[in-house]
Parts: sequence; C-alpha cells; structure tokens
Amino acid sequence: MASTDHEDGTAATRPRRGRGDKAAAIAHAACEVFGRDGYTRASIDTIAAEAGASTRTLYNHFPGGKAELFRSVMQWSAGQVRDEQLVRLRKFLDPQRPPRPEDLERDLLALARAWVALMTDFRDHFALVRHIHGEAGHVPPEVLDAWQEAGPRRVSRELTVVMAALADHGLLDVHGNPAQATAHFMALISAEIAQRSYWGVIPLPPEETDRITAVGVQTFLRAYGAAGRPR
Amino acid sequence: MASTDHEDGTAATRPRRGRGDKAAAIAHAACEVFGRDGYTRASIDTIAAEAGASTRTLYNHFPGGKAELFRSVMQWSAGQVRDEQLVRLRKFLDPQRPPRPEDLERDLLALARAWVALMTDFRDHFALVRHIHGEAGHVPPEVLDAWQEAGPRRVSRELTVVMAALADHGLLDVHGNPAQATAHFMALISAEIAQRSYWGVIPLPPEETDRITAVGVQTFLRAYGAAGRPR
DNA sequence: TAGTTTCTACAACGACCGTTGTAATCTACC
DNA sequence: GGTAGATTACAACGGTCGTTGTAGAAACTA
Repeated sequence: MASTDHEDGTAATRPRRGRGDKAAAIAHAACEVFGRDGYTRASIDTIAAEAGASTRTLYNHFPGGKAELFRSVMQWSAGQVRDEQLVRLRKFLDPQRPPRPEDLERDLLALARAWVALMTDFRDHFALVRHIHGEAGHVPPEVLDAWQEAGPRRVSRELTVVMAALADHGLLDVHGNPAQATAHFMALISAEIAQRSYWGVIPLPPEETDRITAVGVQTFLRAYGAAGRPR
Repeated sequence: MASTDHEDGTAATRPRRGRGDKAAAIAHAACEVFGRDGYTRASIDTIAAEAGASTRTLYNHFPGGKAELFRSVMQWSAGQVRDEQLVRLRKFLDPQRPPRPEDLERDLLALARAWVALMTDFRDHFALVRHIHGEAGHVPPEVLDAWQEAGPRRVSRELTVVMAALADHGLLDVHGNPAQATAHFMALISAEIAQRSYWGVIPLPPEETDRITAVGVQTFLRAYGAAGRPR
C-alpha cells in the first residue's frame, strides 16, 4: 500500500532504506486508529505516534494527506481480508471437487466458522468497515465502488461460483439464482452475530457464535438443500 | 425527547411558550445533522442553524452539551422508528388472528415490504444508526444497551411473539426457537438491501428492493414453512 | 569516508469547534 | 401595559487539528 509499491503488491525496484519500512508501519497504525476512532476523530499525530514515526514522515509518504491515507488504508485493508477470505473459501470448498452429499453440511459449517472468525482475526479491518458505512456519504462514490469491488464483491462472486457448482452437482437447489443463495448464506451466518456483538465491539462468547453459525447453516440448507435431500 | 417532556412522551404541565417548540426542532435537526455528518464532524452551530435556533438556546435545552444531545437523539429516534415498526407489524400480522395458510406468504411479504420501506421513510434515523455502529466504541455501554433495548430488541421480541403464534397455529415450523426465526427473517429481508444500497446512501431501484424482499420471504418460508406445507 | 536519502524534532499558521457569559430583544400571559 | 421566561446576537476563551517549512540527525550506499 505504500506509495512506492506497485498495485500487484510487489515491492518497487528500490529496496527499503529506513529500518522496517515506515510506510507499512504507518498504514498498519492508520488502520488501527481509523478503525478505533473513525475518520474525523482520528488525528494524524496519533497515527504517526502509533506508527513510531514523525508527522512529517507521514506526509512524505502520503502527500495527499489524511484523505489519501484513509483511501489507501481502505483498499489495503480490504485486500488483506479478501485474500484471507478466499484462502479459507478454497480450503473448505473447491468448485472442482464437490464434497460428498453427507459432507456438505460439515464443509459449509467449516467455511462459515472460518469466515465468522475473520471478525475477530481482523478486528481492525471490520472496525474500519463500520466507519466506512457511516462515512459513506462523505466518501466519493467511485472510491466507495472501488473498495466494494476490491473486497466484498470479489468474494461474493467467488462464493457464487461455488454455489453454482454445488447446484450443478445436485447438492444444492439454488432456484436459478446462485448469487441470491450466496447473499442469503452470508446474511444467515453473520447478520445476527454482527448485531448481537454490537458490531464487534463487545464480542459474543465463542459458544454463542458457534451456535448461531451452526443454526445459520442448517437454516440455509433447509432453504437451499437439494430437493431430494430435505432436512 | 425535550428535557421538559416526561419519559412517556406526554408534554409536561407547562405548555410551550416559544413559537413551535424549539426543543423538538433542535432534536429533529440534530438527528439529521448527526446522521449526515456523524458525531464528531457534526457541529453544534450547524445543528442550531438547521433548527432555526441560536447556539445558546441549544445549550439551554441540553445543558449536557453535545454528548447529551447525541444520547437524547439516539433514544428519541429509536423510539420513533420502533413505534412505527410495531404499528406496521400489527397491521399485517396479529398474533390473536393468524392468517389463513394460503395468505401467510402474502402477509409476511406485506410486512417485509413495509419494514424495508422504513429505510427510506426514516432515512435520517438509519443514517444515525450507521454512525452509532461506528462510534460504538466511544459510546458508554449502558447507553448502547438502553438504545438497543428501546429500539431493535423490543421489536424483535414482538416479532418473536408473532412467530411463536404462527408456529402454534401450525403455519410455521420454528424448530423450537422462534427468536432464531425472527433473526433469520430480518436478515433475509434486509441484509442484502443494506449492503447493496451502500447502507442507504445510494438507494436501490424500487423493483430491485421489491425483488430482494420477495425472494427473502420465499427463502424464509422454505426454511421455516410448516412441515406439512413445504414450498 | 563521502554522499545521498530518510527520518526527526520543533515551531508555526490558520481554521474550526465546544462552551460560556452578557446584555438586549421578543413573546406569551395577567 | 407590565412582567417573566424564552430567545437572540455577539464576543471571547482554550483547545485541537491538518498542514507546511526548516534545519539537523541518522541510516544506508558506494
């Protein structure tokens, strides 16, 4: 995410000079502070201090100032989580190799649990996302769109492919709309947890998140299970 | 919500002096400005100006300053929407008089549409809610809890009663957990709309919200329809 | 070691904001 | 008309914040 990185994430030709890449430290700290305090309340000085850098260094790396820093952090953070989300998706559900029917619920549940765990594994990111929701009216629409495209939408499309594959193999009945099944799957496994945990501020006990996730998957399968295998 | 109102909402003994109840105007404006700009970005002067009042008058009505004003607006706004939500719930689903089986989907869909319409009918409130989600870490937990109790939780409980009644009459199979069915119903009809519309900032075309709502209700019924009447 | 780049401390600037005090004006009621 | 309470305009305060400039220290390269 540093201004000297290429968009594919590989480091630029010039290797880092300063000890330990100040730009990355600033990005990390900015994610934490923006997530904790929100765009307006977060102060540049706090971010710089938390990154162990000086204010001037921050402006050297992000000449666009606070606004550009926020946009950069949005994209960077969304990419991080999206990558991890896709890793976990492919780990439990390979479109090429569908599970045996009796393993479908087990695999869906494993995926759901792994995804819900992201909320605590990437606490800063999801805090940032909540603030983005609030600030949406103050973020340029194209930035908002780029963020959704880099993060949530790409994941949705990938899961939709899996849903379609499962339907093709007769494991699910998506009623002609795998994208809809995807949206409903996500809603059923995460909406209640988000609300009950005050959007991650006060985490639920693990047993409770496990229970909600399991019931969400069961409900999803009652609605989308293959016609021949109703629960 | 004015400091001279009683908590049940009836006006205090002393009738209003000033033309048109400045306190209410301030509350209304505060809801709009807090919703648009968030707690930190919103300025007292802007709120007062938008209410057609002076800054000093605002402080006379809300001696606690900005923080108290925000808390008051949270509660007031949540109460307004909760009341309207309950009105619409009772309009379409009376626990005493369950619908005929063939009308169940029609009534659930009418309720879902009426509830989803709240997002545009009370745009300011939901904008405020988004900011509350972001600011949750900066709101005292007891205030957060009072807000949830005054608003969303009370509505959930009421819908849960209806779900239980429908199950009692054999119209639904809630699998022993009507509260869970309630949470899933809400998630299925609103989660995707919230996400796709950028949380209300860029409204979806009405046909699209209608479609999503209808599919959400159908999916809910596939998962929770009475065993004897699968779709 | 010399040179180049990065980083830091420090100060300063203009702007905005929350809050309070004061004195004048307005409005409703007797 | 007089009175009491509500409302107003206005100024002022201390504080925070985003941003920039400057000069020197530090770290890396050749």
